[in-house]
Amino acid sequence: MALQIHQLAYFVAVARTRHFTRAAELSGVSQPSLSKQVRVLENTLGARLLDRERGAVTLTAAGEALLPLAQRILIDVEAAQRAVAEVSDMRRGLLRLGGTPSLCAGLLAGALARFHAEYPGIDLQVREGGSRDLVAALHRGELDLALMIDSPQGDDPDLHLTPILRESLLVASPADAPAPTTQARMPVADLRGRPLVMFREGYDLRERTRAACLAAGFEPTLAIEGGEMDAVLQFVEAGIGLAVVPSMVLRTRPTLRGTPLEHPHLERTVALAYRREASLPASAVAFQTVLAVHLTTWGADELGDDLRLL
Amino acid sequence: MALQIHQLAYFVAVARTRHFTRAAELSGVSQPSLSKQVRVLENTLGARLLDRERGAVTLTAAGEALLPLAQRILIDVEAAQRAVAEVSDMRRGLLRLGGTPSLCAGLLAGALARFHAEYPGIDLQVREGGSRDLVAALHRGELDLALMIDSPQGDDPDLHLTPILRESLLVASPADAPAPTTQARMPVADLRGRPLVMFREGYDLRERTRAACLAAGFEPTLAIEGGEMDAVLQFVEAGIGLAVVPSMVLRTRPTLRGTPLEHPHLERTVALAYRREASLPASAVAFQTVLAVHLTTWGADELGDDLRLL
DNA sequence: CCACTCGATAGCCAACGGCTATGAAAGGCG
DNA sequence: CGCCTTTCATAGCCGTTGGCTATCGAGTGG
Repeated sequence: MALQIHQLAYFVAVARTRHFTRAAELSGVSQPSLSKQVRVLENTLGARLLDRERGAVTLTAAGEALLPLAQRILIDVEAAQRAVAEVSDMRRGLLRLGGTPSLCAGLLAGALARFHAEYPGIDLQVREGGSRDLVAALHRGELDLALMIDSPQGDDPDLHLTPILRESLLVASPADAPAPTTQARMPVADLRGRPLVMFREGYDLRERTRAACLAAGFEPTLAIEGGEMDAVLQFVEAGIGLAVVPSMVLRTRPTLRGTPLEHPHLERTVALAYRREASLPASAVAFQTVLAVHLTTWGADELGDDLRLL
Repeated sequence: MALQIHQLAYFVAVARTRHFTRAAELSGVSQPSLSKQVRVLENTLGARLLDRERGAVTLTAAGEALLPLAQRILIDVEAAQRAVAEVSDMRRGLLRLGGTPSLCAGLLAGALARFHAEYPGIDLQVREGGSRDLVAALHRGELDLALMIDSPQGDDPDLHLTPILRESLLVASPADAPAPTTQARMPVADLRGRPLVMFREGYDLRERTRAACLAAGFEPTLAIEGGEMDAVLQFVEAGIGLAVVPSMVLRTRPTLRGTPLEHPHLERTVALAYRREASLPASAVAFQTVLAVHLTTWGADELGDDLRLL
């Protein structure tokens, strides 16, 4: 027969109380049950563990050898139950999120702050990267959840994408300079010949902007290229050129003006992605809820045509 | 329901193989049994541990949390069984022996050497002390076994004494000097006025010698007192005086002569003692056997009237 | 000497772990 | 396109076992 945890527990109870009857009530079973199980344990191990002298229960050498290990096992069993419980109800855990640079700065920051406030025991890991990087990381199981741009052609069967919001791409220009066009919306064709501040390789925005210009029949004119989001906006503010950026990054920048494009109107859809096969950790599920709440309050003050929740 | 060791084992097997069927044959049970037990474990812990995707079994966050603890528990369970087995068959263990100084030097040394050769894994602790000390130590459970002098009046009901051998007390004198008496045996009365080298307080021999002299009607004359066995024998060898010593200590001392006493003939009985209530460790039982063997070979060359096995 | 304490024993029952047989769903392949 | 294979889940059965109550037996103390 195999050794059982409750047998170890009974043995430890007897070792502590030096008393079968008290050990039994301590363990919440009847004295004969406990006695029998201790006997079974002794038979299993092939050694007497206790000396049952009338009124003087003592450990044998074998019992002395077993006691510390038995105690450690019982402690570990309890620790195992506690560990699983903590992970389940999110007193502990790990949430690994990915996001494109623009989304990390704009959306994730606030959502993560909320999440951390609500679930302080969950470790947070954020990975910033292009959508292609994020997809690969999701596949390798390195991320639980990723905020990315939902490109129409990218329908990966292994990934589940939930559209979160749709936003316009705007032309950014300094707020203290004249608008780049006299109309409310700027035709893409009017970008011809205008110096543009362009993102580095890897940004979806770079490809979107270039593709739009090419579709309008011209190659964009670049003032500077290779910057990250923050640098690009600084350059625009300095008057070096215009930039095509998602509306959300202009939310907190009063020094920049955003002018919607038209012919065609450029948009992007932000989506939450996760691997279909792996079950989402509870923390990832909770994050989606937190994110949804965050979105409603976040977008509330500027929910024009340029940013629509889905 | 309570968590069970075999459930942890099944879970670990699945975690390692990422495969229920293979985990089942690895564990030596049928696949349905293993599946059921893993489910039961999940219910017990209140959390899913595994994602069962067709051909891709993976751990959930809770499973990841449980795995290292489960492995540790299984390792400890095995260690516990091994530890008890090792103690039982004396690959490991502890033997705490006590002995009077004369017995430690004369008898124990050889017996312990034999014992250690036969059971190298057993740790040995020796405590040297007077019989009263040894009895107290046995009572407190600090000793498993003690070699002591069996005094006729000391019949402690808690202790079991097995007489081992009986030996005469001899008068020791330098071998290169004339014998202390012209006869083969020396009457106790003849010790009157002869300078004696006397043991320190605590030796039974001190009391025995003094009592014998008083019984013969005189107070012994002390040349030196307070010595341990070895010092006493050195003093005798230097011609400072005579000493009454057990025959066994003269076995390995060709420079000393031993003369039996008479009127009365003084003897002492060496006994092996252990606490009656506590079961003897296997090592203590084995030691008795080793000691018995040792005695037959040890006393073989000098088994005269002065040393008789019992 | 009787009452009490305390562990062992006996006998019973419900629960449970294991088994075989079978189902169900997802690929793989002719 | 449908069949076969793989793989885990389900169903139903059975022997074992852990737990219970009742009782014994031995040692203790008033």
